[in-house]
Amino acid sequence: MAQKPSIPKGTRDFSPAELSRRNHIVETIKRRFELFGFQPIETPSFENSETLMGKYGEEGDRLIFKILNSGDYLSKVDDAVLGSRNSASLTPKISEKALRYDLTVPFARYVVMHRNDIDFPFKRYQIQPVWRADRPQKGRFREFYQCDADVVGANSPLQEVEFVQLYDAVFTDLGLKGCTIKINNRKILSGIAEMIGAKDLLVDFTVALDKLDKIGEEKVKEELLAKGISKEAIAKAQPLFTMIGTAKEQLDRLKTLLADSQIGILGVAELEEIISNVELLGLGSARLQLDVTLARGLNYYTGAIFEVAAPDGVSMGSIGGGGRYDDLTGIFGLQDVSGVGISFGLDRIYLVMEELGLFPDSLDNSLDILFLNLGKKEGLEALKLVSFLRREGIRADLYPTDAKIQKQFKYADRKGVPLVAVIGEEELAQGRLTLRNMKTGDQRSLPLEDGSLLLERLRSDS
RNA sequence: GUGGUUGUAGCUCAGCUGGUUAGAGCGCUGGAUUGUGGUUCCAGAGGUCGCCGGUUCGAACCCGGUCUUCCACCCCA
Repeated sequence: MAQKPSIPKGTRDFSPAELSRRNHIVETIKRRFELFGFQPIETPSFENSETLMGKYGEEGDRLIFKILNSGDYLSKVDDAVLGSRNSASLTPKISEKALRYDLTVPFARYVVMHRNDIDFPFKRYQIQPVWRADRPQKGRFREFYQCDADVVGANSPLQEVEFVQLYDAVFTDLGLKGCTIKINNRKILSGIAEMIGAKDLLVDFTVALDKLDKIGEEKVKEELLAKGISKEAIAKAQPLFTMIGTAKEQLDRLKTLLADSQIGILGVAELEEIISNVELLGLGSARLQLDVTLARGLNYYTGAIFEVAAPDGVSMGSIGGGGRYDDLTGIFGLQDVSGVGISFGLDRIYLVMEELGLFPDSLDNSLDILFLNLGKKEGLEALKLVSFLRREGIRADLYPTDAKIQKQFKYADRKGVPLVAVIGEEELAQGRLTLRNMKTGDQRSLPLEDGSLLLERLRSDS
C-alpha cells in the first residue's frame, strides 16, 4: 500500500527555479561578506543541548528542537523521573543533543573551542540552516537559512558602522531599495530601566516597549503595569513614547533623560558615534533609523542592536537582525571577548523580492543553447559541438533522446533556451547546422566543422 | 504553547437544505502539422473529495479526533 508522501510542517522543497533565485541571494551576500573581509566556517547541524539551552531566554528553550537519544533511551531513566511526567526534568535524561537555533551561539562555542588557532580579531561568516519548533506562518518556517557575519575580539564602534554599511551594500546589490536599518543600544534600555527603578524588570520592560508601533502607547502601558512596573515609573518613561524627530534630536533628549544613569549615557555616546560616522560615510539605498523602542528578545545582546525592516508596503517581519554581545564567549569560559554581528534572513528576503518582482529574468534560463537530437549519427555530431562549447564555458546541452522534433522544440521553449541548433539528416549531408533564435524565429545555417563561428554568435548574443 | 482558519484532478478553484456515474479553467498526453516551439482546433488520460472514526437507508457536505495551511497572540529571521 503506497503511502501519500508529505514533509513536516514548516519545511519546504525547493524547485530548480526557486533554488536558482535563492542562490542568487546567497551569492550576493557571500560576495559582500568576502569583500568586507569575512571568512567562512560551518558548524554541525546539531549541538550538545547544554550549548544551546538557556541562551535564548525561556521562550527560546521551548522552541529548540531536541533530539531523542539513540538506543533504548528510556531504560536508564529512573522511575521517579519517569513517573513525575515532568518534561523539564525528563528531557535532559532522554535528549542530549539539539538542532541549532541560530548561528551566533554555535559560533561563540566555536571561538572558545578554537581560540588557540584563531587570529583575533576574527571575522567569520556562516550560511547554514537553523531550526525552530515554532508555529509556522507566512515568512516563518521551522527550517530556514541564516546568513551571519560576526567579528569577535574588536571593541571599536567602527565595527557597527561597517555592519550598517554591509547591510546597505547587500540590499543595494539585490535591488531591494528602501530598507530601514533600525538601530538602538541595550545600554540605553538598561539606563531607562535604571532611571525608572525597574532594573530587574529590564526584559519585561523592553519586550513591552518593543510592541509600541504595533499595539500603541496605551496598550504598552497596560502591559508594563501588568508586569509590575509602577505608574510613577511609567510616567518617568513618558518621553520614550513620543520619541520623534531626527536621530540627533532624539539623542539630545535621551541625554537629558538619562543624565543620571552612567550606563545610559554610555549607550547614548556609543549610538551617537555610530550614527554620525554612518552619516559621514553615506549609504547607498537603505536608511538608518534610531528606534529607542527596538529591543530584540535574544537576551545575549549588550550593546548596539539592529533590525532591518523591508521597504514600505511589504508586510513581512524583520529581514535581518543583530547586535553586540559582550559576554557570549564568557558563558563557555573565554572572558573579555566582545562580539558583534548581523544576520540576513534568506527566506524572508526571498519572499520580499518575489513580492516586489526583483529577481532578474536571466536567472530563469539554465542553458545558452540546446542541440536537438534527431538520431544516433546526428546526435553524436551534435555532441562534438556541445563538448567544444562546454569547454569554452557555454552552457550547452543535447536533448537526451531522439524524441519528436516538436517535443524537443517545446522543451527548449519552456526552458527559455535562447538558441536551438538543429542537426538532422539534411544538415549532416551538407556538413552544416541550422541555428534558430527562439525569440525572433530567425534561422541561419552554419558550418558543422568549425565551431568557432557558432561560438562567436553565442558570445555576441549574450 | 493559546485561540481561530484551511484542505476537492499536477495547479487555481466550483460543487445547492446530505440524494444516482464529483465539475470547470489552466496544465498534461495524442492528433490536425511524418523537420520546427510560443497561437488555434479536436480527442483523451487523470480524483482513496487530507487522514481516521462516528451519525445516517445514503456523507465531499453533518459530528469528533488527527495532520496540514494561513491568521492573531507568544516569540522571531
